[in-house]
Amino acid sequence: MSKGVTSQKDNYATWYTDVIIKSGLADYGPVKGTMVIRPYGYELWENIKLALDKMLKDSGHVNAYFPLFIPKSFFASEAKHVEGFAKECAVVTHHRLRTTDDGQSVEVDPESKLEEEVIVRPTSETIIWSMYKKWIQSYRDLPLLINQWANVVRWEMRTRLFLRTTEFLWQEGHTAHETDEEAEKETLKILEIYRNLAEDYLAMPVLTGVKSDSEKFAGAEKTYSIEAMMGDKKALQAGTSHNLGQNFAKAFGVTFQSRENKEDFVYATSWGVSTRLVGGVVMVHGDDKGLVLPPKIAPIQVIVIPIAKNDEDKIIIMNQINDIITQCAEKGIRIKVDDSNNSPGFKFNEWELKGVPIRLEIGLRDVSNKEVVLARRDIVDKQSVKLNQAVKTITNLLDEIQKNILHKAADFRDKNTVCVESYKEFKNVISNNGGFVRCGWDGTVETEIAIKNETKATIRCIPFNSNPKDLKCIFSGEDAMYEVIFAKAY
RNA sequence: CGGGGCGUGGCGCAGUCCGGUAGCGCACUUGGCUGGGGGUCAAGUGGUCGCUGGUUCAAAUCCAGUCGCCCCGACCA
Repeated sequence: MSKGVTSQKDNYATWYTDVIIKSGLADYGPVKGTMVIRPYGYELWENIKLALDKMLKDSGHVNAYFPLFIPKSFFASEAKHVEGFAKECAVVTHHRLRTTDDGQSVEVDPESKLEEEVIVRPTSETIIWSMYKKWIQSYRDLPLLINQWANVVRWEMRTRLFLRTTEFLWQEGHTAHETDEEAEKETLKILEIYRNLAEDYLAMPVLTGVKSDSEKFAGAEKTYSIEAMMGDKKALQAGTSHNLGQNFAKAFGVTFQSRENKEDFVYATSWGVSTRLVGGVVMVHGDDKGLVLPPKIAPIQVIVIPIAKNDEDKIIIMNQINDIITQCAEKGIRIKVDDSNNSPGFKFNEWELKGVPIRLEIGLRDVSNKEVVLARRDIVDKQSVKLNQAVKTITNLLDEIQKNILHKAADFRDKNTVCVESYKEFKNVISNNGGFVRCGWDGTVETEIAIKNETKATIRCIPFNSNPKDLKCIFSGEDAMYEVIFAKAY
């Protein structure tokens, strides 16, 4: 266990916070619920962002930026959508401060009260659709495929680093289409991109499926999500893709002239993933030593630790290793030397805490053997390799680690996913082992709520590969309408 | 908003019950010896004890108020 990090077994929530703070991913901001994403955490986010941005652009989407502030009046436009966010909106009411009479502090200048209050976006559907109304007239203007990288604010009661902060970073895509089919296709295409991002880059296996009505996005016809299992067996909704139907078009009066020369409301989608993904990476792969970062997104993939008794040794060692560092850098491997004055043992622990996939140790012993030592973070393993094999081995190892942690996470999830046939069994699994429970559901909200109230478990999704045939509802005993995944969730 | 905990050098804490010189560990600075799993010795730097008011000769400590944070719940990505 790493010094100062609570073990997962003792308290998972505290472990999570400890790891994030001590590894330097993030820190608490001065305003309750806010978070400073520190350089190490931000680079991790940037790497995720870079991968996703490319996939979105490759599939025909373009980036744009819409304002942070939304007129309050926009929120009256779409009742259902507003209902979902009204309780957690930050509202700007004034635009000026003044010095207090005693000259000691500042206060809001009542003279500066705004005519119309302004909402800090909790999501951008309303402002984007107000603009789409201006931009869309004909089917020739469609599809409109815009993505935005932005910050949003949701004034949550309880927050947790990365998983739920008052302000967070995300991307939100907002698309407009001619037909329902096209919108549905887009919604699913994005879900598939999210699945790729999670599995291929974050090494985070996910279930894909559709949300139950009560869990779907405010104002959506259908919400699809990717759901991952964390190290404590709870579920994390890691990304959502919504088919909004014509709801927003109707709310904002966005019509277009169709190919048949008829006026119709456009069909919409919206979708997003956020810095929450970073929290997911921490919880899916992390252990008591700290982070375990997937090589593809790790800010540092190889950390070099020279073990030298004095400055002369250090020079000899660096001469030996410089070539490898250059070759790695040329191949795009993110490699860094820790030549600080800390002891080797300290560095080992430090970089394990930070989750660097490969550690390269080199001392005089290795220099004379023309070797380096490679240690991997995902398993306990150290090997000596010849200098001329080092770059190749590192390349292979990075690949292997990426695969291994994905498999490990998938195994863990599968081991903790069970099918149950009685409610007694259901409750037993949820309260004792935890994890995902696969079972029949009669499709009623009443059942969903009753189960949630009694067990805290919610329907994570109706998986694409599910089949309700011959299943009974776990709660009511009626014929099942869906086969679903239940779990306690973040 | 309910329950719990906590505010004392950068971080973690002791001291508060029973008022009397503000302390410990880590970190930090300088130098020496070290270096293959969180090294070591020496010398240093750093604090209006969350804030406001009260009691007192005297308040980190007692009293009243207030602000803030963390954890657990309800709500949520």
